[in-house]
Amino acid sequence: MGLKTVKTIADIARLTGVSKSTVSRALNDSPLISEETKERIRAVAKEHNFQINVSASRLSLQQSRTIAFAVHAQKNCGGFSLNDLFLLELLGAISSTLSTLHYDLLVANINPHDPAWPHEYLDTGRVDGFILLTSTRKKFHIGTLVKMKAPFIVWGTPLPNYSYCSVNSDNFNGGRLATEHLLQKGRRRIAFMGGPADEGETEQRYAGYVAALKEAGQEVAPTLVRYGDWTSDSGMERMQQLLEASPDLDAVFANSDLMAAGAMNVLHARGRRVPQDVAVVGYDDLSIARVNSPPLTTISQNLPLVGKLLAQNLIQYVETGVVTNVTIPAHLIVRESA
Amino acid sequence: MGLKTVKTIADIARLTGVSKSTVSRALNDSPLISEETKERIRAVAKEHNFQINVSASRLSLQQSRTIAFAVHAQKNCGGFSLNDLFLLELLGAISSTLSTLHYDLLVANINPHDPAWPHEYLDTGRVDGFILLTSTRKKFHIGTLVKMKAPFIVWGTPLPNYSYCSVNSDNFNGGRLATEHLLQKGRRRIAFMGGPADEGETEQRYAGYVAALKEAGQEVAPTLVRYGDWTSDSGMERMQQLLEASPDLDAVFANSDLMAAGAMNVLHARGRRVPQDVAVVGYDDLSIARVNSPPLTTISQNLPLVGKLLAQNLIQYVETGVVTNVTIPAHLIVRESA
DNA sequence: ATGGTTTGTGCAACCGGTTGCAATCCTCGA
DNA sequence: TCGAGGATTGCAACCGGTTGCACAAACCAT
Repeated sequence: MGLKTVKTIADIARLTGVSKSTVSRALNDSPLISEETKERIRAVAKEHNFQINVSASRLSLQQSRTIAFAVHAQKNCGGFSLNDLFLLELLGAISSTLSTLHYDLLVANINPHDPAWPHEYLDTGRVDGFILLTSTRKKFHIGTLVKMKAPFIVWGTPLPNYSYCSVNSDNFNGGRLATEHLLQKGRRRIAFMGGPADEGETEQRYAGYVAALKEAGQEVAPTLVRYGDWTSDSGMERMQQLLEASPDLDAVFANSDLMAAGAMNVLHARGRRVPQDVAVVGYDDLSIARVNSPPLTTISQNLPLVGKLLAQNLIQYVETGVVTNVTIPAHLIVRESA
Repeated sequence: MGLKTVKTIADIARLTGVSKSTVSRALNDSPLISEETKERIRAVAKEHNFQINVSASRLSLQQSRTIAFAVHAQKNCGGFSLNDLFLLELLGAISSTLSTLHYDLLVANINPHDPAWPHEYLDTGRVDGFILLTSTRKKFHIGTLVKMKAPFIVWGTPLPNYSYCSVNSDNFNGGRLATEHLLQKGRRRIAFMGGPADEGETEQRYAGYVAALKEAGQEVAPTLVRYGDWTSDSGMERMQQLLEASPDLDAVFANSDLMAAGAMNVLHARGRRVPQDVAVVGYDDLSIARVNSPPLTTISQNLPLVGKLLAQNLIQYVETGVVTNVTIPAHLIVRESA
């Protein structure tokens, strides 16, 4: 006990009276080695609680068994991207899935304006692939990654004309579910508070919103539609604009929980009760949704599943080259805000 | 352009007409090499945008230049620890500080009940040290880490009788600032909603609460004190208990923003207005604090600074063995809830 | 001209696993 | 009794940097 003198497979080999190769094979459960020799070697290894040196192993194997989660710092002192909570919840699922698959998770702090960032991770052998959700300059990054044949997977609607792995949620249905729920609650002046207008997610949710309205025989009113950038600040601004443009609105479908929270803040400040006067539906089902006042009705994207798929499918691609594009269902979570 | 054929320092050596050693030294800016040779080698390296193989380098150097951020999955499907948001905000700062120092950040998903987890990261040469904020079984982990002489730093009040690096916030002052603010607002029935009663943070904040009340000539009422576990759920439960025990309370000092959010929820549900009827002060200044309704008055711990110090001081310890214990100031952020 | 420094570079071993190929031992059938 | 073929294991090269030490060239003073 104490300082270990047994550190390498050569030590184990000496103790067991076999060669390095045999130890290496035994620990990797190679069929070449007899069961009884394996047992003996494993026993000695356990006894000295031997841990393999991953640097050496990675060098030999020419792979890192490490995945990078790409994030980019924001202007405001070392923070994360605007996704914040969203990102964290995903990170948890990704992390545990990867560890199940014996991969490590690296947090890669990238500079979104430097197209060469993947080199620093890939060419150095640090990681075997990337997971990204970066909404900032998404197309740009995807383009460069495809060009340099880097293995990666992205959260979000896949871009046309590119082939790469992705995990996407059923945004059209999400938009429809939210809108249908509001209609069913008797709302007739339902505002759409979208994410950035040019992002696929926003477009699809808007399409779902429109479809639900049409089905209910309603018109789409331009004064009830505004686009923001997912943040609570933009939620506040858009809510003010919506109230000015349409003082009679009785519901809001916000494209993110953060925007919904901002919107509710403004509504409270203006003396509108939620949900009595204005019903609010969010999107994402972040952990804060339950904590809002009132608790937020929202569209759940099953983040644990998303994280798991991101990890699994990326690794599948790294190891076999299979490109997957999956779409996961959206669910309505009814709480008190609508 | 395209497939790189220049991958190793041996390739660079060949192209430059020197030996591997010279290339290695040149790229590491060794004083042994003449300035002009360095220039030539660097030029060739840039031209072929050569990237060093970190596995090989780490194997040779016997160090990983990687730090593990220890987190543990929760019962609920792949989630993170209860700190959630808190953790994320810290992570951003840690990540960018580490990358400045040329260290990588690994997310280590640990099993809080397995005392051997550090071996898997340390003895394998995966990482050079750990950062932990784990409140779950903190003493246990710290004990085992100290015992195995693992390099680590922890967020929180250092345990007595152990020597290790830590970054702590001025909880006493935080507790006092919060309480003084409420007193100054004319509140006289101020409840204390603490974290777990046996944690240093909670004790110190409580001491600050008591000190402020004493200075104001007030008594400490046991019916106004309850302890939870930092989560919003516990915030809701404790709030209910407090309202039952002391229906006349006019303020709550919650030890976390999450608890404060839960408390506000209950207050709204019971028809108490915040801040008119009951003022609420939180703790942490998470990004959600601004988004709450009403925006939460809280104690800020300057998380970016905390993250930076955690990273810097751990590396300093790893490289030089210097043990630091720093305390950072607490600030009151006044918003609308109190 | 000669011996002692610097200064700059190369050789080769080493970090700790992995793996193609050769070598050894057994078993079994003819 | 002898060789073919299968089961095990060892040898040695290799992955790609790093570094102690030897060595050669240039510089200096005597």
